[in-house]
Amino acid sequence: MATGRPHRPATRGRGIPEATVARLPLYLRALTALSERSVPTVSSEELATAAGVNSAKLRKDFSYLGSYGTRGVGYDVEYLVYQISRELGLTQDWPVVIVGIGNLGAALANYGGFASRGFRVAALIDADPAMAGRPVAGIAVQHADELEKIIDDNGVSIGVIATPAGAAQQVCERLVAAGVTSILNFAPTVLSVPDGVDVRKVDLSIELQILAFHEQRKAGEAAAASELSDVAELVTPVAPPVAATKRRADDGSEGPDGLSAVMPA
Amino acid sequence: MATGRPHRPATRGRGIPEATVARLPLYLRALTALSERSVPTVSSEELATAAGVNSAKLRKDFSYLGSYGTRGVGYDVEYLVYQISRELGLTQDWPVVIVGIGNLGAALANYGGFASRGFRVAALIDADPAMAGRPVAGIAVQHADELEKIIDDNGVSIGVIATPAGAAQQVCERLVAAGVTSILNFAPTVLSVPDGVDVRKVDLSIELQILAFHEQRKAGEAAAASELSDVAELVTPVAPPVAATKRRADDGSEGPDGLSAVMPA
DNA sequence: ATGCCTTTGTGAACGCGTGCACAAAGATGA
DNA sequence: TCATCTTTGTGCACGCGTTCACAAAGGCAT
Repeated sequence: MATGRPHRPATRGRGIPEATVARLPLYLRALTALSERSVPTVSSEELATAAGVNSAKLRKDFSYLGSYGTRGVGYDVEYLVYQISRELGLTQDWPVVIVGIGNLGAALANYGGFASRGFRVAALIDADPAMAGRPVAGIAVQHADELEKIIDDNGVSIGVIATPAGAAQQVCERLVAAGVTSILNFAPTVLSVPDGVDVRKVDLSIELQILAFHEQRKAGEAAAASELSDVAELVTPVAPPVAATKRRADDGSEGPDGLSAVMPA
Repeated sequence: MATGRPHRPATRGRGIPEATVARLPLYLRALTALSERSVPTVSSEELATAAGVNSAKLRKDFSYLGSYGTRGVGYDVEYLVYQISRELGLTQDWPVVIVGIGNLGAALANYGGFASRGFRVAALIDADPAMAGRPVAGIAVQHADELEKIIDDNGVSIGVIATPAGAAQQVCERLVAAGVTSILNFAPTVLSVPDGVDVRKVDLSIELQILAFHEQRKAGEAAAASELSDVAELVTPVAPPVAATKRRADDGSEGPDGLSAVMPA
């Protein structure tokens, strides 16, 4: 989700809904696996199972791309792989720069999934002069001073930010000023960018916190159910499980106004 | 988004919508920053800006938690930090195991964001015997044989999968069998889990592909606009930019049925 | 050629999420 | 104490996304 844009309708350009676009890579991956096993055709039901979605949703998604199926038979795997690839823009080469070659940046540089679908790591950039020249994943790290030149020389339009949070906004601005119009942000910060620039963020901490919420809820529900022996509670939980919110683990880390338990990130 | 569940209504438990839960960590981060600067109160407008969301949305989100604001003044920062922390379950300790200590797993182990909000890395687990005993981020890697024992001993309910795609489902099943009920999956695979287990996935490749789609669209629109000199096209794009879909880069890699351009991952 | 059977493609309904706009609430100063 | 001003909390409407259910379409066997 891009930040700092005044909210355009989700379905833009032709008319492919954003939610559908987000699922196309999923279908593509499943189709690629089928293609490797030389499976010629696949039904919406089979493919949907492989991709982990509803078959009706899959068919509707594909209907936005056009009518690529054959009724009574299914979809031609190879043809669909090509159509989705083309729709996603994967039939062309996308040079990408990774900024911030710490643990995460190095992991990203080594990640095979980058190179496999038209994405090419054009450069690794770090602000630490000691990193300059050091090879990571077979590519020599370049100093941040070179950022603008690298982007210009390679025609880079996609940048990956893997710096500490404090440096992210500044790096972002330099990337944008140099011509980058899509940013994948791993730093735990809200980036503000001008209109026309897309930002997607990957935030490990947020994902964990969402899991913790559900985990707490599950623990609370289970405790409430076992304590009250009220089975109906499980089906339609009405009252909040007050006394059961802090079950599990030993806890004890929650003060009266409990602020000590929360540490600034 | 969990996979393999028959789709429960998005707002569960008490009544906090899933979309709101996903934003709470964002608010919490912004509030923590304010707290460090000793800011006593904050208005919905200010906080919304800091978190990168609409102020009305923020107020509605908070209204699900209760009425924690003061009209005419705003929200008490410290109090709100505590309330959100409690709601997310961050006032308790969450032991976490990371399975698969490759580049990514090591990066996650070193990531400060894990430890900072009640998440404690209880163990690092890898299937490679050569890794066993090696310290990563100050913690000795343990062999996968110990997985069940580790989870049981530490009361782990959250697992992070950072293995190659091929091993992910098997690891997932062992985690679930051992008692893990929340999984953060970094492997590019669809995990199937029994009901009651939450799965969230982080997929670098998918994020990049979504960016590529928008990037291609932008390039196509820009090319169409400059070719046709039709400015209105930019404001409300009506007709698909047919001749401009494959602009940018040199292309030429697209055959008649263009299958060669797509490489299996 | 014809009827059957499978699977696609989509119209329609429903529910969630978002944003507007305003009334209620409380602080603050005279 | 009372008026004013700021900011919250929310009713309402709208649009996107999901799902159901079915008609249209095409292969295949007889």
